[in-house]
Amino acid sequence: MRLAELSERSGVPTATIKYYLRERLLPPGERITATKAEYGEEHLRRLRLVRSLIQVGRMPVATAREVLAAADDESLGQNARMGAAVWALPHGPEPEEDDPHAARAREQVDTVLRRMDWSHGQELGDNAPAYRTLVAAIASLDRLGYPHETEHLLVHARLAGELAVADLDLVETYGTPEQIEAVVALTVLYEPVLLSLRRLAQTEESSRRFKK
Amino acid sequence: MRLAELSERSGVPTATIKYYLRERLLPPGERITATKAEYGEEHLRRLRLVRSLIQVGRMPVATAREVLAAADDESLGQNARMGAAVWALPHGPEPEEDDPHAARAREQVDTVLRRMDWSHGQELGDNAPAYRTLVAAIASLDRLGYPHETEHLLVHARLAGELAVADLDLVETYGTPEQIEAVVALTVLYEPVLLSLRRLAQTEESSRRFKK
DNA sequence: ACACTTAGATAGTGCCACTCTCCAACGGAA
DNA sequence: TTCCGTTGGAGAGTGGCACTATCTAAGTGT
Repeated sequence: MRLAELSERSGVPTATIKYYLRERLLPPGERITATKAEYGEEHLRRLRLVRSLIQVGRMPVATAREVLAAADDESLGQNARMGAAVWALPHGPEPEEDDPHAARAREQVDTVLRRMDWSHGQELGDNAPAYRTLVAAIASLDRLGYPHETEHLLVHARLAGELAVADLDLVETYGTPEQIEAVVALTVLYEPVLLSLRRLAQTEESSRRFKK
Repeated sequence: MRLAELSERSGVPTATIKYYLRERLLPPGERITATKAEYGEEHLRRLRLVRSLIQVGRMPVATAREVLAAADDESLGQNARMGAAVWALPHGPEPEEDDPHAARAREQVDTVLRRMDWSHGQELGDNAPAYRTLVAAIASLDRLGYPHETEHLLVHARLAGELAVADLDLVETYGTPEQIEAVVALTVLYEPVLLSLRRLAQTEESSRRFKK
């Protein structure tokens, strides 16, 4: 299939596809002649994934490139690829150094990881992007004066753990070659799902408590 | 306190505070003379909230203005204000009309809402931003060919419900005047917390399943 | 008296995700 | 063969957004 058809089947403008090719979010098509290139079904798949990551997952283009590069890196094993891909996923602002709020937050996060027995997070320590983002977010709550007892965080952590189990169960239904892509897609695309459900649930719960 | 002190105590550059004032994210200070304005503790509070919403919650400035305007609107009751504020919260892309994937997603979401007995979401129907974002995200998963059984969605919905209960419990520990602001702050700032915990949990679970 | 600050308005900056324009190279129709 | 529309590729341009720098008139401290 040629660029025009790829565009039509995906709904992405040709100019944008060219941009993604230039940014190496898509592998180049097979060059037939100087002015003709052939794209396959896997290009269409990849293009749809890219679009989803960027538009639904609100991921920056540069980040999507890194994530996909990690997922594609054939020099790495299955696990290393997954880890690298999730590691490259977009994350929030970094916690500030020498900030008492950040210090308190860090302590609290460490307590939660210990209580949850998430040794992996402990080992990786404050290098993991998710850990740093978590600390920054909690530091921010602390700065605003909102309490966030460790107990309350543990509720969230426990629920996050259940989510992870459900997600990994789903991933395991795929064959190994697609698992890496599936982890990336499901991790990112279930984020808006989860957040939307939470907002709907909050609206529901709130109207139950206050309206009636 | 003057603008310079507000800047120093919050860590936000004066130029940026001026920008927020212009954009009506902060109420103007009390004008003393033509070149002097006095800001109070509540300006500092509000400024910190604005910064958190924008930087930690990644909320666009225009959206933050709408959310805060709704939370401040004294012509509305407690509940209407909360609803309006949450309604204005940033949301993802809209589902496309006349798209079979979106249609399937819509059906599935309705089933979930019915099974969860979330009548409120049912009544509001497809007008609620969270509902529309949810449909768009699931449509996207469908387009990519990832299965998302209603059962799997229900797992997420149930967990979202538990989260909402925990969150509202926390909100109720505040006095009514601060509750609206608390709902906004906690809804938005717990999103990165939840997503970070989920990623950490996934890493943990994944290393448990695959590494060992 | 006069250098220094301040509040406020206006214009400019940098980044990012596209999008437009151009060009040389085909490729089917006359 | 000659024409003319189409294609892939590359570089420059666009629009939106969140600031940020400059400027001006009006105080303030010594």
